[in-house]
Amino acid sequence: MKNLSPLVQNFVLHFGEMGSRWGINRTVGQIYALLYLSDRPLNADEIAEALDFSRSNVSMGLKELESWRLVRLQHLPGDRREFFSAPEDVWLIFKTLAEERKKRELDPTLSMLRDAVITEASEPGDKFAQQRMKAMHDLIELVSSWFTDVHKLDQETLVQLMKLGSRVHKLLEFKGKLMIVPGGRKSTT
Amino acid sequence: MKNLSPLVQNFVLHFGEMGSRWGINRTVGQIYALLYLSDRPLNADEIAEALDFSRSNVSMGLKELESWRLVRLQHLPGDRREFFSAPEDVWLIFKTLAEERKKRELDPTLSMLRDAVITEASEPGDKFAQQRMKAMHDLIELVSSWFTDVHKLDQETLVQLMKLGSRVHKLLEFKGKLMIVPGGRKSTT
DNA sequence: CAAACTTTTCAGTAATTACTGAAATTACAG
DNA sequence: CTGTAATTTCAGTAATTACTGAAAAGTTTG
Repeated sequence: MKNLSPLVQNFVLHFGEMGSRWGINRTVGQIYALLYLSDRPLNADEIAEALDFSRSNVSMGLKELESWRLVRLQHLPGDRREFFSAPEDVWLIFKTLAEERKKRELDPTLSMLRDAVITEASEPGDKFAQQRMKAMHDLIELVSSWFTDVHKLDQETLVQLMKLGSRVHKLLEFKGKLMIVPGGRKSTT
Repeated sequence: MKNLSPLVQNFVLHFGEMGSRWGINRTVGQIYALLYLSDRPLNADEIAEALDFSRSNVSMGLKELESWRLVRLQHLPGDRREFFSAPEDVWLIFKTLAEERKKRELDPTLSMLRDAVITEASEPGDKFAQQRMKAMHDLIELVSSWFTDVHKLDQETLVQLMKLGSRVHKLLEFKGKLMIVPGGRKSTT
């Protein structure tokens, strides 16, 4: 790691470790961290130089980050190399990350469970297993569609909701009272 | 894999793949999947037999699952072996998982960022990096405390909130109007 | 407290994943 | 088109992680 201040270096190393804690590997985590802290777009050679990785490793890492939509590719005037940067808006980053994780972790499981649940249980012992899968399916479906839903909210509202925290309970209680009208349950829309 | 119906086998294999997609390894994912679908607690030998793993591998896998608080150890009367089961309540499982991931993924990063931000920037280029870290810190802190907060809500309320989805916006808007009182911003509690 | 049973540890090995350098491909400028 | 600069691919290798069997440690029971 060349020319990186201890502050930056520490952050980069941390993200490397963190990366390998979930699916993504150390290299990719470090590249992202470097881009995130950089005040200007970097090209692949600069990244390879700064982190002391081979050029090809950087290439693969950037491809991975692009597949996560976590880096933006851009061109600088009068330079034919590709420059990369991390979006500045942390909320956008957070949303992208959540979306991608949903796509990779939740969606395939949901689809597998849907299939498993509609299949008629052939063996006698499968009855119980299917009940369990149904329970998991319903939970993931709820969480999943909530994710998609909340994603539509603008940042302002999202922050407001989060700051409200568990006091949202009061609000829901209040809403509950309002909604007790002839005809029972009623949509808020 | 012995004596597993195709239905169960498919689920187990899926969880194995899924497991290796984030930090946890294939073996651990499969053990958990098996326990989740089982209608009775299983001992280590049964798991090793069913999944065709070595006894020691099962032992390590179970330890890992225990560290995630995803399995419960229990003893059956008249049997001195240890039996394991996955909690039945899917909401509890979901909460545990969220909590553990927060502990492993968010908390260490938060603490690193806190330190990095309070450190006086020594090098000139660190000014920008620190701003970025501050932005990330604030976001993670907000999400993190929201997590902790929401965790306190009972399942009923949580489901209600999720079903509300993005319509929570309306509710917050409404609350906003209510709170416009002399003196400005006012707590809901 | 010894024998039988059960679980854990751990060194060695297998399997997987990450990384590199060289070659191939692609993109562009003259 | 041609030559040059830039990027990607990929086979080989390095590094890491997963898994096993054997031995050690821990538990229970008579």
